[in-house]
Amino acid sequence: MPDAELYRTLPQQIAALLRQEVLSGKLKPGDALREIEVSQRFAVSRGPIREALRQLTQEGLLVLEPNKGARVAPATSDSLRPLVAGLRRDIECFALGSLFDSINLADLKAWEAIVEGIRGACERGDLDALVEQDLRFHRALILRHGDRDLLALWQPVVMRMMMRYTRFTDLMDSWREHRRILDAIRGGRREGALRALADNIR
Amino acid sequence: MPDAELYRTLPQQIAALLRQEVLSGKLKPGDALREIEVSQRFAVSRGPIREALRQLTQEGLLVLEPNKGARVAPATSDSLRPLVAGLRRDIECFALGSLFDSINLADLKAWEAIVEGIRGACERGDLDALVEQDLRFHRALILRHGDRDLLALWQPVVMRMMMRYTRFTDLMDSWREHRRILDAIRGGRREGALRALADNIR
DNA sequence: CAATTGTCTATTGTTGACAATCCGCCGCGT
DNA sequence: ACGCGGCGGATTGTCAACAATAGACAATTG
Repeated sequence: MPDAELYRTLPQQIAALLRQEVLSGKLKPGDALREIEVSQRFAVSRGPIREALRQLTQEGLLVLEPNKGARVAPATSDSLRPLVAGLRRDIECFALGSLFDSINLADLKAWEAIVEGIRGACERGDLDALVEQDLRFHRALILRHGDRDLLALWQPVVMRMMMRYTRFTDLMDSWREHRRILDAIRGGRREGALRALADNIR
Repeated sequence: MPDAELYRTLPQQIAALLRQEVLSGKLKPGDALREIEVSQRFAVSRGPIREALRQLTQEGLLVLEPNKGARVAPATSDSLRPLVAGLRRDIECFALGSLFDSINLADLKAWEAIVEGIRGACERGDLDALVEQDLRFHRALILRHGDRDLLALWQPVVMRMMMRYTRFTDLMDSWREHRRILDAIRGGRREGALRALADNIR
């Protein structure tokens, strides 16, 4: 299990599960998440649940109103989307650019596995899995850079894009785009990789 | 008291006080914030404190290690600063650009008051107050835009810049820069205002 | 003597009970 | 019929007790 460090605590594990349900559309914008219900579902008390809900609120997946609880956030408005995409491009290209020269075979192998996962999800037409693998690919990039701050800045931005994952008419396009990024990296073509990455974020 | 909506709950109030202490340097990077100590200081139990500490962690002011508690975060690394400044410029210029045509006299009056506050802080050489007023000015801009997401994206970014507020050799420069922004807005000079705002963020 | 294991203490993590708040609903008066 | 004030259930906010964990330091073993 990779990224294990990110799911050490109970609230983090719960947040991860809920996050997936929001991103997959199992929970729709406006749906209420009542602390007691969620706590019973995961068989823990309300404390860790509150923490998880607040975490997801910071990420932009939920909206929290004092004394009224949490709801799934409405999708980011269309008017903000270009801004958000631009921010994400800036962050990810910065990350890739600054770690490019230190990429090693282990990195390539890990990314290769994820891209294969993306291909599998595309072929099966499994949108949920695709969202998850897509996220994994880009998160791996950010984590590889290693700066705590970079991850923290990236997270709210990318979540706001992932809530509407409806860009592809042909799912396989997603695989092709990531394939192209990885091939450029492997070939040592810095500018090509950055361009492919930027093209993937829109 | 403006922005009252932001300080409705106990954890938010506590977070606001701690935030100021971190930004003012009263709490230095590496300092530990123990839940019991903080809770005794504010005469509440650990629950709200935990929430406040996690909020500030999301903002980037604290670092939280599982089972080890919270510490004041080290300042954002120099290598990230240009990226962070760029992100902040993008967000704030987007906000100003899209609300520019709907600015009214009440807005101008409110900003005028803040800029006067900045001048006062500069003249007194009161760096803490300057940081607070500077933040207020830019937050007012974001809040005026009104989009929940925009505020959430902006917050972690700006906090990471404010932790090192050492750009001015002459404090009065800060006042002059904000004066210039406001004057351009008042004069209806859209491009001038955007340029002045961008120049202020670096 | 070095390495390992055990124990102790400080601190965070979790829980269930209790208090405060919000919101729909009902009865009241007009 | 219509507005309005307050009652009641549902839900979140807060608290204090208890459990789990990490780190330090002493005891034990080879």
